[in-house]
Amino acid sequence: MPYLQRTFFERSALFVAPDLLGCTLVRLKDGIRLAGVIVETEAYQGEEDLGCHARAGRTPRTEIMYGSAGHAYIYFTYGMHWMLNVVTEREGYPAAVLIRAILPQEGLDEMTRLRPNLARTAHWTDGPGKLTQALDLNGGMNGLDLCAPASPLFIEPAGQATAVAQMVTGPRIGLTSVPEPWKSIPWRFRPKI
DNA sequence: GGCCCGATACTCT
DNA sequence: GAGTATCGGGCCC
Repeated sequence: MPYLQRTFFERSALFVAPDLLGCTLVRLKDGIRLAGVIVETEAYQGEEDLGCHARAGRTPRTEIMYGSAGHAYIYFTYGMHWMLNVVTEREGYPAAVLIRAILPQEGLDEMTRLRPNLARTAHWTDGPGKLTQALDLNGGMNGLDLCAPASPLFIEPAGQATAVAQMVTGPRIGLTSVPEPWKSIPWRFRPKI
């Protein structure tokens, strides 16, 4: 099965984020497939979105978000965690979707090695900082093109799209000092259990 | 199961 | 220099 092409990502983050639910995030590491189904995303878009890093305008860090869709925006936060986002929208407009959680499917042995302190599979990748650890992603992969042939990181389409009725939305996590309406705007997406 | 708290370093002011 | 799109351990139910 092919992977998601650039046109998929060249849309509003508000469409891409829910559409990514059920898709499979794949990381090729030394020929091994580390993969999981995406089960939580958040949309960040525009300089007017005060929860988005681009609120400060173009800086060396946010430059990637202004670039072409389908590229990885991987940044460092809290002194120890890497976060994986996928750039969306047209070039010049800063927007991205944060991938917050996946369900591990393939490469479980390798993930065991990358997450040595956790015994239970479900908790290996149920947070944005956790899944980058489990997939061995870090700043070295910032700017990677997920739509390029033979990319070590890409996303496979969902067998079946998640219907709106089977989806839960809510405020984005961790925006403690962000003013309203951005703090509470329901741009976080999960499948209903 | 949940709450509290410290770790830790990068980005922009 | 302040703030941060978090995690995991310790503790208490």
